[in-house]
Amino acid sequence: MSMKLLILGLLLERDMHPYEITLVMKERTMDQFIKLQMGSLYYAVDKLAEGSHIEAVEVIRSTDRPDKTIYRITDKGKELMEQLILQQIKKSDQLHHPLYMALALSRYIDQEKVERLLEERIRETEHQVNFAYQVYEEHISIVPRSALHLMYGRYEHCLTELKWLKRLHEDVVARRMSDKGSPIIP
Amino acid sequence: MSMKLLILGLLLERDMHPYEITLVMKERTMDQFIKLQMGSLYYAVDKLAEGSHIEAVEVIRSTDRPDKTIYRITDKGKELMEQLILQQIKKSDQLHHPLYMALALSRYIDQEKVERLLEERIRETEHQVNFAYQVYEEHISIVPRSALHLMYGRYEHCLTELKWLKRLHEDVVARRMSDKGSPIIP
DNA sequence: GCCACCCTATTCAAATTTGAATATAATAAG
DNA sequence: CTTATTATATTCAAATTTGAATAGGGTGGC
Repeated sequence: MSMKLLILGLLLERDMHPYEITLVMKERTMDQFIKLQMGSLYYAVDKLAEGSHIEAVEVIRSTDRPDKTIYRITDKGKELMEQLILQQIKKSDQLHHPLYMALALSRYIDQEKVERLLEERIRETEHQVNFAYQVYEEHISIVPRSALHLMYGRYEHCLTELKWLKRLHEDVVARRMSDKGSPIIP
Repeated sequence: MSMKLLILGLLLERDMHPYEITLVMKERTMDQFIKLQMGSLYYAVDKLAEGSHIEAVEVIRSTDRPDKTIYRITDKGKELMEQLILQQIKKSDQLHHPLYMALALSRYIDQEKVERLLEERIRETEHQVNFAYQVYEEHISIVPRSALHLMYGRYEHCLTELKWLKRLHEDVVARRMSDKGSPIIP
């Protein structure tokens, strides 16, 4: 659903062909907020076209490349966009963090391995925190606040995650994951 | 994948039938960390059984109810579990927050509506923060630290989300979402 | 005493996502 | 000059998720 929303949002600015959408997404670091899978993108575009929420404006043919089909958002599409936005805000979809599950069970397996991987994750997350902050800073005077909130929010979420990972790592190193009784000290 | 991991983890403790797994999940508030969809659960159980990662121990037949098939984890299943845990820790899967997308586009639609919905979300998130903290506190002396980290982590993530939502709400109320140039003050 | 709703337990079709395959051009590196 | 990588553009089968259907039993309220 959020792929559809994204497509509608970008077509609002100007007409584009699917591949162009991916370029704009990367340019704006939107691929951090939504998983960019080409398959899903083309699928979503087809579905939107089927429902007349977008329509083909032009097909650029070329002998050596696949044809480019340029799409435009319709009025029906604009309505759908409003619906989707409101729907997404409404459903208080828990953050289903895939790591949570793995970590809960990690005490059953080789702690050395868990330790190494966690260290890797911590390093990666540190990079993400820095990158997210940089992206935020660079965009302060460029994008509207709505977009800026995403960037700052992403930074904060990453930071929260980093702190969490570090606490986990400490306990794995101390071989304490199976202990009971003591509270977490942040 | 995390559904498979969950099933293997619970079967490690004792043999169970699929429906029983859902009960244990709810009991332990695991349904907060992973989306509990009956369809996916039964699908994952079937796949695990196909790959001999789990096996049926017993089928309890009954005239008035569907049969219950009780499963047990195999040695192959234990190996898979280790693999899955390590794999999940490894892939630094960005948190793809569905709200991010919606919020980025919300400035195009009726701000009154966005305001109301955000207020609802804030209320809900406040409840979640409280609930998460309560769950954490109640489990301090009951569960191993690995599980406790999840609970405390969940609390912190919810709190981060709450602060973010409140800042968004402020800006929506002030009709500032389309403004540019000023930094986010946390 | 009956109506509405929740619990037990599973299945299924339809929607969606994943991951890889396809083909060619341009650019860079050695 | 040749080879490797990156960019252009889309498609597809297979895996997975979703959301609803099924179906009988128990329970609490009016």
